[in-house]
Amino acid sequence: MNNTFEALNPAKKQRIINAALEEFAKHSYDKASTNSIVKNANISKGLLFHYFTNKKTLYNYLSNWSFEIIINALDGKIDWAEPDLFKRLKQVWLIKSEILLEYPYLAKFGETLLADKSKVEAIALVENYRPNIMRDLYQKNIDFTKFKPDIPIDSAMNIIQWTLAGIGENFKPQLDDTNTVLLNSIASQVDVYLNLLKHTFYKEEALDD
Amino acid sequence: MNNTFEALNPAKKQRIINAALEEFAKHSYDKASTNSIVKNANISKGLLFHYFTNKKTLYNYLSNWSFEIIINALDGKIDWAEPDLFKRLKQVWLIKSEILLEYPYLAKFGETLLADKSKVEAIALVENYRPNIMRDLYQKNIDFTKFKPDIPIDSAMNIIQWTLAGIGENFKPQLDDTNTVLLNSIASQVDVYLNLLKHTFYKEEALDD
Amino acid sequence: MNNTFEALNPAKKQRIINAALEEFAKHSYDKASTNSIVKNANISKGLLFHYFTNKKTLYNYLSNWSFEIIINALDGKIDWAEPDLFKRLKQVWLIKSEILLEYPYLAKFGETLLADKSKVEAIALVENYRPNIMRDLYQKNIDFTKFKPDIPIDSAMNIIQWTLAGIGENFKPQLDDTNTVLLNSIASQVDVYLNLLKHTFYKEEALDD
Amino acid sequence: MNNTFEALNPAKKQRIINAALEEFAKHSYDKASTNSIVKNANISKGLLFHYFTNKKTLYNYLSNWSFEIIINALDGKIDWAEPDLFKRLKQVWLIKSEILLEYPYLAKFGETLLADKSKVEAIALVENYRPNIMRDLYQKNIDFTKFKPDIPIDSAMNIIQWTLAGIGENFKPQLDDTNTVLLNSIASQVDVYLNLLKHTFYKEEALDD
DNA sequence: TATGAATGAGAATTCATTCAT
DNA sequence: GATGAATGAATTCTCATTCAT
Repeated sequence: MNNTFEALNPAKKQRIINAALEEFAKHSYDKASTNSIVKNANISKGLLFHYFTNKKTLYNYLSNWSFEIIINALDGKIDWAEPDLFKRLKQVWLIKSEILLEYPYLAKFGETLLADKSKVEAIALVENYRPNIMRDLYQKNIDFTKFKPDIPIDSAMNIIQWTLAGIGENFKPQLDDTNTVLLNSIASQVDVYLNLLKHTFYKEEALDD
Repeated sequence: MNNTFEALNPAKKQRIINAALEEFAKHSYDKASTNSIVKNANISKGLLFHYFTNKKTLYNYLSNWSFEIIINALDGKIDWAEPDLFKRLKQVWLIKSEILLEYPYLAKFGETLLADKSKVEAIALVENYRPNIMRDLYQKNIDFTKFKPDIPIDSAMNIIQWTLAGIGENFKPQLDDTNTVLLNSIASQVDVYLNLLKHTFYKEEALDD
Repeated sequence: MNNTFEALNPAKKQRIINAALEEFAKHSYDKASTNSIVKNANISKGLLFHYFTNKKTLYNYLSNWSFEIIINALDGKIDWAEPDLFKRLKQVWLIKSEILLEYPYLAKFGETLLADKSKVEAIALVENYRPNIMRDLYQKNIDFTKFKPDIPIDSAMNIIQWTLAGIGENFKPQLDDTNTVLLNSIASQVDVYLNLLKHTFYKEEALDD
Repeated sequence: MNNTFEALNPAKKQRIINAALEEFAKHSYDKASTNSIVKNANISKGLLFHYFTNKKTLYNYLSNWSFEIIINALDGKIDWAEPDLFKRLKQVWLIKSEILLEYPYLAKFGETLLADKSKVEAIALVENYRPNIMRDLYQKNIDFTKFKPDIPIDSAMNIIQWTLAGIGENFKPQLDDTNTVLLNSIASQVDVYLNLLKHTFYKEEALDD
């Protein structure tokens, strides 16, 4: 890949990224058309391949770019001093929602990263990021003494994560019309479930609401 | 789609289904080749399109067929008299495991149903099945009085489902070597989580172990 | 390669071979366009690749086909009883000329076999043919006792071959308008040189003209 | 073509020539990449096309340059006083060998001049040079009275040339490892054939060895 | 029923050449 | 003189689908 792409006029760079993100979000990797991308980005065919050697390189670039966006947003906005797991989780969820509103295709694109079989490399790349950021997000400065002593923390954490993922999965079909109304209704669901889980996993005296 | 396919000589019918199932399991919808299917099924190109108007129709047919297989297996083997939710859940899980061992490509095919974007129709179709069978599986004759009175049953049920789904997701990368050893280790995980959830959701006196 | 090509309607088969032969004769392998071939053969793009998996396979097929044509012509028309080397050589030359008149692009195509760098495999294939037929052409039943005893036969044979090749090379620029007039003038040149070589290499008493 | 190229800083000029020569030697004209040339010459894309209007012009320039190199070497080193044709021929061969050792890509490039079809112009250009230098090389001050009176000099000369060309052709496959060992074995072959031809073409009394 | 030859739009990628700076 | 981003026509090859037999 030609790294002069980074030095490109930001508007044009953004146009190319958006066009590619949208195409990969709307179609599977194999069906995504570089022709459509250049048409929507309003650049020539040759230029796309001048910057990105081939389709996979472009795809991998987008993967990295997406994770940078997400990680930077989280890193900058998380209140790392907050020791309550459920408050932390809510924060993470809110930040993700904001990103989703700004880059609607990012969410869909992110899903393809995990869904499509021809992208083992990209996924591997993703896996390298996840542990670092994820571990911090749900562990750094978290006060785990709030949990009932007989609850295995690891299992409980998994259940919480799977539950949040499940809520997202439930709303996926409506994701096309990403808007604040939808996000609000998801948010209330998130509150309901986090609250339920908190009550089942936390000690009596750790419940402050 | 030409419904004469159903009237076909069963051996040939099975040959076609197996060939198609394997191809769609091994490749994404777009990459799956009708050429490979006809070659493996040992039929002519024209015949495939005589039975199934086009690729999508064939794919949808396989979706239906897969669900029939699963539903029939569940219907026939479930002990509908068992009132304990967690025992019922374990039963369901065990039956699914058996099917998985019998039709290895079925599981992989099922995943593509949800993973691939060009199959919105197929997914919609799946969604139509789920409520009926799912509601029965986890509700018919189940004794919900075992739950603590302050636990909202619906939310708890979702958490349980998402947790089981999460365990499956965790083991997906190893799914290639589907075998009894792997299934046993998944089974013990399932036991751990079901037990944890039972203890958090059930009343004290409903815990019999 | 799909061997149904051989079973094809001969007129169509010939149309495809001629179109491909002409394209490869007129341009180097890399520049030869499969697009042009299908246009001239009046077939669809897909069909060419239905018969020949890819460009190289088509090229290799043409190589084989060309050698079959030449070898069959030689095999059928050579008078293997003729013991005089120079008469045999003249025979070979005449037969080649006939083929050249029938398939003008064959000669040019043959040259590309040796000229183009990207065709190592094709050349290797050619090399496998040459020894057998060539050895026979210039050795089978030939009376080498006619040579002066102090002349090393191997070297003399090489000189003769290189001389015939040289004559051909000299006339190559005019090869475009392959016609009997040109062939006649080449023929007289061939006579001149073969005669000269005969007089220098043969014993006095073996010269019968 | 922009003749300011000649006025260029010699080191840079040489860098460009070497890069182009190597590229054209390693790949057929069509496959030779102007990108590779500018990269190896360490100049910009635009500059190459500033000096040489297009790829063909560059190629033609290299053709001329190559012949200048060869002709200058011959002109400067030939002993024009030597009247024996075969000694002269051996001299020419030795000089060419020296050049070959100095510019390994020159030999390969020279071959492409004759091999590739898209270069008719270049070849024509070559043909214009050959008569002048060739006639001198093999005729200037040569004592043709040494030939047997019944031998047609022109034909004999052609046979000698074609024989030398044939020897070269024979060794071409090994040309990659151009080294003195290989050159020595070619040299002995050249001696064998020149000696044989001398004995067949020269009068008895002209043989001095 | 059954065949498989035939289609042709569309895919990703290449590369000599141009031109504003 | 010198740059290298930008072009776009041309390349080989794929594959679901059709249709005459």
